[in-house]
Amino acid sequence: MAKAANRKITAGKRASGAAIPLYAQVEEIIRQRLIDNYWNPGEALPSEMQLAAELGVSQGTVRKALNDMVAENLLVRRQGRGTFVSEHTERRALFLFFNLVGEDGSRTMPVSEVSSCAHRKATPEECERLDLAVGAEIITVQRVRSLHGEPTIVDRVTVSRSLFPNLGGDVKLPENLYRFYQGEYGITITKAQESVRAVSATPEEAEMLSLAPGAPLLEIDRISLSLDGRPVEWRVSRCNTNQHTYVAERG
Amino acid sequence: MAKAANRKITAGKRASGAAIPLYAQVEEIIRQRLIDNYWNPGEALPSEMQLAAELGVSQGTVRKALNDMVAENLLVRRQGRGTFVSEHTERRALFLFFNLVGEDGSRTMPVSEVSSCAHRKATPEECERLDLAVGAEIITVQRVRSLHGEPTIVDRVTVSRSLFPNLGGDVKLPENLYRFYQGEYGITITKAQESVRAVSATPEEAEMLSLAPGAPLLEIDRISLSLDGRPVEWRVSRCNTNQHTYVAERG
DNA sequence: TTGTTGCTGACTTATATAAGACTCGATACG
DNA sequence: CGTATCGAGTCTTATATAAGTCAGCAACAA
Repeated sequence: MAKAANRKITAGKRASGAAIPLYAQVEEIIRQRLIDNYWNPGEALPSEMQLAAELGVSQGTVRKALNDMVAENLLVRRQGRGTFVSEHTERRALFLFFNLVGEDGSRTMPVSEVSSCAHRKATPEECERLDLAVGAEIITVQRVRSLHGEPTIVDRVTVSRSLFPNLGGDVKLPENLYRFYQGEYGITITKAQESVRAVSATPEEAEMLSLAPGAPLLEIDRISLSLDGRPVEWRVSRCNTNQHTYVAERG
Repeated sequence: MAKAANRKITAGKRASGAAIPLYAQVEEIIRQRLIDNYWNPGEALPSEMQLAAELGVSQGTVRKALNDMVAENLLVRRQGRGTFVSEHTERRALFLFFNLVGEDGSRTMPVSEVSSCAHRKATPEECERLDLAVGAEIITVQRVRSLHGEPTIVDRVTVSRSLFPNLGGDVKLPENLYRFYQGEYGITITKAQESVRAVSATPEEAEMLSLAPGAPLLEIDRISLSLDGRPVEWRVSRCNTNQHTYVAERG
């Protein structure tokens, strides 16, 4: 049987001017399946050989596609066991998305206390940041997060109500929201864009964080993107950086 | 002639417990050549075929090694022309190592004015941060950097005098220090670790930046690492983030 | 418990084709 | 004669396939 007959991918090989490499098409198919939760987080994908047979390409091409996605933290390979869908473990969340570390570089999971949780119509700014239609309903959660028992961060989390129905309603919010999003709503956060500034604490913030009014705070403005690249969460954190620093790697 | 006879790499194949993949060894050899400035920045490496022949491995193995190093921004590939040693261009410096952007996300090269330049013995902290022997000589440069004509950043750059002899002596310091290091001293900065805090402006800083004393500033503490992973430059920048923000990508 | 067996990914080599970039000579045109 | 343009040839990297060996892991059998 001819290979092309099995092929799900309309490569047109290299002859035509298609110019989209096979491995990129394979990557796109797998990415779409991840978005559709075709496999569950933590579940093993079919073996490279099986995927290659199904898609009508060679095992080496599948390997390249999978490697690229492993580099993007979408998949995890375990020799002898298989290739798995990435999970938002505590550890992963801590290293990828929580960037306040102690002076010595140590990382601690914060302890949060929700101070308010409301749903209302989105403001124009919220619509713009979260790419929502005007008048869309949103949910905002405000928290105070403590590190080593010290209130250190004041948090405001904003999400679309249509994407996260009932969020904050009956269920208690866990510490790791991203894992919650993945487990409860099938929405996987893969990337975030952060924008950081130095600001002065408002009197309310100063009180919540036991600081003098006007004390310098680090403001982290974060838009979190889901697997398909859409903005899903807007989070503004204001942090006391006397005992902790925000870290970033460059290059 | 047997392949193994030509081989510069003592793989021991996979039979023994060596467990170091061939491509990793190739990578290490090329990395060492980069450190030794075996090739000049901007110069083309030998073709994959030539490298493969020289090292006694297949072209595919060389390709994997080179791809990995391209992913690390050490090399640049140009189809039809060759693989090149990365250069610290303005553009690259701006995107990789300068992270203050305007509210609209635009990036501008700052204009710097050196306010002081001195050499003296390193303090214990400087020794620790730059991994120097006690009593080593260092050079510090202080600058005020302006964006769009507004003084925005107060900078303190510290480097070892033994690595950068005569720096700041007769030659005028250019805007892009990293390119200068690469061009004049053969030292290539590839990575940086940044640690960010919110602080209050000192009276001197406030005056230099035309701010009220005690105004919140963003402090960026950066250790820059060279190709071989050694800390080479310590830079502390204090920034007015009223018109600009510090950006970071996560995930 | 221990050893075997069979699955998986990890690594290496080989081969082939496509496409970008450059050289250089033939050719056409003023 | 001088010049511009086209195209073949030959470098390069980019993509794709195939075949094989090795190593980690788990389940099963002895």
